[in-house]
Amino acid sequence: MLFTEKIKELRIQNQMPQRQIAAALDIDTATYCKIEKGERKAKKEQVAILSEMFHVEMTDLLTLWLADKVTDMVSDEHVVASEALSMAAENLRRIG
Amino acid sequence: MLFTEKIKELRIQNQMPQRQIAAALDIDTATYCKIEKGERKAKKEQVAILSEMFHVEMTDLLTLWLADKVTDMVSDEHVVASEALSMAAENLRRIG
DNA sequence: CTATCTTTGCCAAATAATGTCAAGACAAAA
DNA sequence: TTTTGTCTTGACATTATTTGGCAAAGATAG
Repeated sequence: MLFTEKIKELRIQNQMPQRQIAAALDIDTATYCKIEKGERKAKKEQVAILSEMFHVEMTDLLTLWLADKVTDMVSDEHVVASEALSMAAENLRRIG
Repeated sequence: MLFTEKIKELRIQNQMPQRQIAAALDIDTATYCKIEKGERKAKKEQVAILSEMFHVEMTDLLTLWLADKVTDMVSDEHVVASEALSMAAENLRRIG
């Protein structure tokens, strides 16, 4: 599940219009619309606010959010993408 | 092995001063120095030039380069980092 | 049709990335 | 010790990318 799909799902479940979410994030409705469609990336603080609004664990949303960012980054380089991900995981183990 | 380590190793093996590499990349020596120390990220075109200079496969360097970028991105979020990497790998399989 | 919600395109503001310059650190050679 | 060449660092400039607002246009329900 993608971050963008998840926040839309949560918003619908809670029966909230984009306008309400946008207000909480202190941004324009149009901007939030773009976040939900993946045309803009949310900031970390915005993810925090979203997890509060929807009563879900911050780490859950944060994981999806980060995964989306990484996917976006590597999908420009499909040839080496998956190997690079493996290496990055390895790097994490070594460094922290 | 990190990208930064690799290009330094290759440069030393070929007995080239940073000045020579910087000239080929059309940047200041100081900038190349930072790239080698990881304080600046190389652009993709620069990676291409480096692989030519050192006579190594472009994809080899590109993989290291991308892995470094990903590592850098996720290491800010160590709590969710490795799970996000798994998800990103999964996303790649699904999307492409 | 009207009202509300959502989406899109274009431009402005803010932020981050990239590069330069000048000066300093360091080592080897003269 | 002075010189020479290489590498490194920090402050600043430039450029590129990201983020946001505004206005107008779809879409959908009442």
